[in-house]
Amino acid sequence: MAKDFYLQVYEVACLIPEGRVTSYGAIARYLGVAKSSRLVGYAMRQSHGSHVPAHRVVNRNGLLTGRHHFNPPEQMQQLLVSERVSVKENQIQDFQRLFWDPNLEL
DNA sequence: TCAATGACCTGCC
DNA sequence: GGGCAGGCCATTG
Repeated sequence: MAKDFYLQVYEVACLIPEGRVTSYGAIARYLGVAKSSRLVGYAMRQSHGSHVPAHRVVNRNGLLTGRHHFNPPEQMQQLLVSERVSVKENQIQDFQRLFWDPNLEL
């Protein structure tokens, strides 16, 4: 069981500052499994049940690919907007500026 | 136990 | 510079 992996993902996701976003690849790289970026997304799906700010985690293009997994799907965008994060068409504006790299900040 | 899937990323054409 | 295909690892059926 790689539950530790999930916990690590939750930990990093929980460390994401408000008004900031990151990508699956960044988290995966921080955990040392850059090739398993998909697993991060997979873990995020499970993190839905926990109090993890999954809405701050998006793909490398700054696109809210997993918004459909929220309930309702608009919740993700709403949450980001509530944190002063500009979101247009499921796409984060100034993603590069709001990008939060755990390898860089931590 | 084996096989298929998945909120992705990197590399090559 | 843009588009396509492959790969990686854990979870679920």
